[in-house]
Order: sequence, then C-alpha cells, then structure tokens
Amino acid sequence: MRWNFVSDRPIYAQIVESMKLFIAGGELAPGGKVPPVRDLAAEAGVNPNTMQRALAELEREGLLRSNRTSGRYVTDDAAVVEAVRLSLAKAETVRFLGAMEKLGYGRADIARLVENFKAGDDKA
Amino acid sequence: MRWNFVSDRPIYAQIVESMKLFIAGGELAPGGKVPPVRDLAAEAGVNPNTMQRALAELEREGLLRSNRTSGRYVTDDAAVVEAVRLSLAKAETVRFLGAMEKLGYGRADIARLVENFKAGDDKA
DNA sequence: ATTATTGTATTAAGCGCTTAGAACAATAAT
DNA sequence: ATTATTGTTCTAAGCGCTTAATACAATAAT
Repeated sequence: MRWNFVSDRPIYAQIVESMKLFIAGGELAPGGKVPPVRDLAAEAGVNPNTMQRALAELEREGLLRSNRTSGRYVTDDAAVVEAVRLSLAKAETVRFLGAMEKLGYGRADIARLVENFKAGDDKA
Repeated sequence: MRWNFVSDRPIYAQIVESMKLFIAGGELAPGGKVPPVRDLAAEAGVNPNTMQRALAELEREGLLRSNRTSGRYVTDDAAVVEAVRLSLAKAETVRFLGAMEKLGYGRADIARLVENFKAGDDKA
C-alpha cells in the first residue's frame, strides 16, 4: 500500500479514504486479513493512535471488523463493499463534473478528454 | 457565491479552492472588483482573519491584487487565469481517473458514464 | 480637514489532530 | 501455565486553525 499524505487534511481522514478505495476496488479482498495496527502505522509513518483512529472509523462504517487478538479483517459482506464502490464512484463523478463544468467544460468535452487522457498529459 | 464548508479541511483552504474555481471559470471576471474582506467573511460566516488568510494566499499566487484602500481585484492577466484553469482541470482529471480506475472502471466505462450522468443519478 | 472605508497586523484563547509513552484486555502460540 | 501478539484506552504535550477583539495604515468620500 502506498501512503502519501497531504498536509491540509487530517491524516486519519486520508487513511480512511485510501483504505476505502482499496477495499472497494478489491485490492483488499473481502474477508482478507489486515496487518496489525502497529505494522500499518509503521508502514505509513504515523503514530499507532492515528492509524487506530482510522481503522476504528472504517469499522464504524462496517468495512472492517476486529477480533480482539486474532487481528482485523475486511468485511466479507460483498453487498457492503459494492455499495461503497458505487457510492465512491458517484461522489467522485459528481465532484469531477461539478468542477469541470465550472471550468467551462461541457459533457462532450469531458468525455473526449477522459478517453484520450494519458498520465503527464498537458492538453486539458 | 455559495459557501459550504466541510469540517475535515481548513476553512481557508476551502475558500482558496472555491475562489480559484470561480476565477478560473470566469464567474469572477478578470479585473473585477472583489467585495471587502469583512463582507466576504460575513457572507461566508467566518472570521475576517480566516477570509484574509485565504485572500492573501490567492494574492501570493497572483490571482488577486489589492490596493490599500480601493479594495481588492481579480488579476486582469488572462494568461494567469487560463493557466490556472488548465492546471485545475488537469488536477481534477488525474484525481478522478485515478480513483475511478481503482474502483474498477475503464476509460470507456468512464466516458460513457460522464456523458450520460445526470444529477441524482444512481447508475454509477 | 474630517470621516468612512478598506486592507493589514497582533494578541489571547479554545479546539482538534498528532505524537510519545505507557498500560490494559483478550487470546493465540509455546 | 507462560509468553507473545493484537486490539484498545489514556494522559500529556505541541502545533495549526479559528475566533474575538482591537488597533493601525492608507486613501476615497464628504
């Protein structure tokens, strides 16, 4: 997992977002084991408390569950994962279209842009 | 101008982002007058210091300029505005495509989605 | 000249985020 | 039984963001 944080948002919120994407995208498989808090914290370069806070939030949202000492697992409820996937996709789309339209791009412009966009592209 | 802030990001940063969109999108015309800090602050429901901080940042980036007592103005340098417009569009696109691909959407899927998306849509 | 407007700066307080350090609780491993 | 692992909780400190209150600086309006 690649952790890069920006400074203008709480780290724990960024962790929640990243892990949501990972789980919803299937890179963390349903039912799969999650590394221990302390390991994740070390890997991400943050305090265990901060990682714990993020994981607790994901638990509150039903994406993770934890057994006192056997560790933490991704939910195996595929419906929950799929719901999050759709919800994230919709939120991203709404945000993107809103911003692009404010910037003067129409739907057709955007669709064309999306299909042809390559990383490092400059013709936005 | 419509101000709605989320709680997990500094208000001043959100103001900067909103005003950038407004300026880059031409809703605040180049050379146009910006309301006084105190008015903007009142309208946005934030402390004048917070608004001042956001405006100072936009000034630092060359999007606004201020004359001691005649008020504040949007830059009339069209090239600067256009550069910001492209930069924002690119950043939004990169973010959007990155997230959507993680969620399992391919370019063609996304393009189709974008063209057909309506507010309140659920088929993401 | 005087007053009002506008941008700018300062200080102090409160709050949330992050860290460090430590401890506790439950159970898997030995 | 004992030990190691893992999740959970707590306290104290530091720092940045926000607010409130106030004042100063420059100039437009009168």
